[in-house]
Amino acid sequence: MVNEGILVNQIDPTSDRAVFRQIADQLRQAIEGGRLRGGEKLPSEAELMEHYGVARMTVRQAIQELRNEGLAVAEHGRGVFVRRRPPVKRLASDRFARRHRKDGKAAFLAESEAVGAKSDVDRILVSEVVPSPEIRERLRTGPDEVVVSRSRRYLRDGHPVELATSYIPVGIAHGTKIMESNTGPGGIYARIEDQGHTFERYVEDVSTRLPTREEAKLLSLTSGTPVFRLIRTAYDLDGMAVEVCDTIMAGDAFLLSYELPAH
Amino acid sequence: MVNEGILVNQIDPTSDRAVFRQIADQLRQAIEGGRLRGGEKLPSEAELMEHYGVARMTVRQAIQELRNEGLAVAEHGRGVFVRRRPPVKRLASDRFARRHRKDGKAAFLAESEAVGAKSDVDRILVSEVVPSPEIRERLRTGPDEVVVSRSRRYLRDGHPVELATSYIPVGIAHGTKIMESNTGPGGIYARIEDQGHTFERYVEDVSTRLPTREEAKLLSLTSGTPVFRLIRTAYDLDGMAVEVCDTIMAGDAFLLSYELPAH
DNA sequence: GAGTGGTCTAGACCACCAC
DNA sequence: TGGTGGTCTAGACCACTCT
Repeated sequence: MVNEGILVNQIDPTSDRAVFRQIADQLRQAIEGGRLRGGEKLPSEAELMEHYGVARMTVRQAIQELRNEGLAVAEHGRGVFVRRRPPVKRLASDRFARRHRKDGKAAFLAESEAVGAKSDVDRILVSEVVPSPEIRERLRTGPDEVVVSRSRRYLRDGHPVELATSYIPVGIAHGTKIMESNTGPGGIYARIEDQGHTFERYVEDVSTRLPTREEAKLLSLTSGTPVFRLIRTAYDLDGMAVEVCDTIMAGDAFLLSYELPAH
Repeated sequence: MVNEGILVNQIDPTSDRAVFRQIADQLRQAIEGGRLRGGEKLPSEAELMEHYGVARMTVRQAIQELRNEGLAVAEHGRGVFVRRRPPVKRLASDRFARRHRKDGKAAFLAESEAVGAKSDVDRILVSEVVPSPEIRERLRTGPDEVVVSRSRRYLRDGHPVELATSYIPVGIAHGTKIMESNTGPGGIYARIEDQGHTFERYVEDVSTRLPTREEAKLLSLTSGTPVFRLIRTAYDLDGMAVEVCDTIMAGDAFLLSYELPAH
């Protein structure tokens, strides 16, 4: 037997509001009011049918609504639970500052360690591709020009949180460790600087959307978690775009922080 | 009769993949492959039942999946349509630069005009409140300290795209037009500068999530559209936080662009 | 009025989980 | 083994849109 005390009211069948929405409303109030906390189990479908005197499909619609809103997560054979909010990680706008490369760490690893999280990289894939128009316009490459593509997945404490693909002109990447899985101390940014390109500025374009099915799978996202798409373009002192990085980040795992001068 | 030619394959009932997912897969492929374009009508439920030989609830589940993914939008009595992607607006990181205030325009209005969109503000509400901890830690106010709150909704070409609430210490706002609906030329930022506070820098904290029901309603968001939450803190030359602005932006209507020096 | 999606019922069988 | 959610059927009545 479970906590049905959270359901105080009955349904008003004469209301304009659909029965399944009224049930969803009550459950939502229980969650938002703190009577049901993250990780706690909602009443089972059978209990809700009994309590409200409705058919199973009706209570399932109510639960589906909460799942769509990202408030609840179903686990087959166990029950439906109030979603836990994972701790978000704050990414400061100086995360690519050169000093963070001094001790030989790539940006993601350095940031993660700063907050005491263990980080890993997997699914590293290096190839040569003709990039999409979105990337091409930023790299300023020709319509059929091939560039080096490095994709990888980042994990924090064992959980995947970010997919990233870097695009680097072949003239910079060829003959360097950028073409290898292990790029050496400081990551690809250090290798680009080795080639005589000093970074001057970065431009980050941030958008948000729901993940594709593939992204959801690779990031283990539960339904209702949006992603950030962040496209970063790195420019050197000559104003040349030396790298474009296309990133998909789990929306519930990051907070992006930017500092802007008022000039 | 409608375009059923998009549905080439039949269902494999022996597959591990649920029938409704297989139907969703085919519709999704038609959309992503461009055979069904934005605004076009999907086959009706009756047609899908007939075509696949399944019950109505099964085709409804398939359509529900596409709606959850944000690919399709249902219109009662008309049909289900491939979602149109609204044009996104790029917000440059210099959007609060002082020169944009010189001609008397507030930031949002100036940006919108730059891309030829007509903009409006409504639902302006000025009050005094004790802010939430999130706001308080940024404004550095005491636990019971009251601040001035200004909330409003921004519209672009008649469509709501952004909800914003500014919090300003009473010492700055009292006795100024910040307390009135119409804050005068240049908006509240110009009024804060009138009070002798020169802006030095801003910090923007960006997160993403699905909207609450209230936000979805005020922004006319269809299911499957996430929002940006952007909390901007404005600091003056003395390092004092003079305003915190808590913003909810329709995720399909904005692209945030930030420029970071490599220092 | 014909066609559309929205809501709801009352069943069925299955797969997964914990005990 | 019993309880859970996942899938599916075959109906019903309703509200909305278009003509």
